[in-house]
Amino acid sequence: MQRTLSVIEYSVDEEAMATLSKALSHPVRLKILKLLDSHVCCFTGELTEIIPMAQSTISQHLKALLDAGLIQGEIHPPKVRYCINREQWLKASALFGKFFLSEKECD
Amino acid sequence: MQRTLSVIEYSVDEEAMATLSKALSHPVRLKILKLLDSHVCCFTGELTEIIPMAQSTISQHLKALLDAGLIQGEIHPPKVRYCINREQWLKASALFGKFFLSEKECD
DNA sequence: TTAGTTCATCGCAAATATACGATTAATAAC
DNA sequence: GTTATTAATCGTATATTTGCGATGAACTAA
Repeated sequence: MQRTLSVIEYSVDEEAMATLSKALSHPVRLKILKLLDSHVCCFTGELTEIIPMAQSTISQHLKALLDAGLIQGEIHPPKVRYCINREQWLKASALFGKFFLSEKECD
Repeated sequence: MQRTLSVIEYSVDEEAMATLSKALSHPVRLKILKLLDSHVCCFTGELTEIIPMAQSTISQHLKALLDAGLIQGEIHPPKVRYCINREQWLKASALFGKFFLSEKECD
């Protein structure tokens, strides 16, 4: 969609946080993350039982979370076990935390 | 796009955080928020000078941030001064903070 | 009233996201 | 080998997002 001639410059943090936010911008992905975080389940099959969506759709959302680095998958054929990627989780937490540290009041 | 017969239930927090995340999912909106937060500028006109995008596009992004409640606008004809909505800012901060509080490790 | 300023909104085009069923790939069990 | 299981990917339809220029609305200044 980029149609401006001058390409807009964003900071590394802006790009990273936008990418993370996009991954977090769908309620089902938040639900999946919470399920993985609370350890209620880890295998894809359990997710498809809990969440009333087509298996392909769940898989697509898992891929989105994978691409954002928020989760990681371990293959235990023929199943795949997904877990929170704790390293990226902490990075994300730090990024959002830093972002919301207010600087001033608006007068 | 909702095509499942059984409508999926989400918690209030999941809905709220997804909405907030969507508002934060574009780098230019993050840049705008940071500018407003750091008080570098507050009037729309200043944003359109700093950010090389069409005025209508900036206005559209401001509306997205308004709709998410993250900013508020004061009319000073013919200008409009935008500020961070501190109340919603704190709520958002708390929501993300809570979300990223890890519960367990994945073994 | 007329012109100027500022910003929102409209209308459109293109890109991206979302959801599904069907298919494919990989592996285990036989 | 064949079959069953699990999950990823493909193809497609629809919805949403993003961007722009043009226009409109609201107000000021002359």
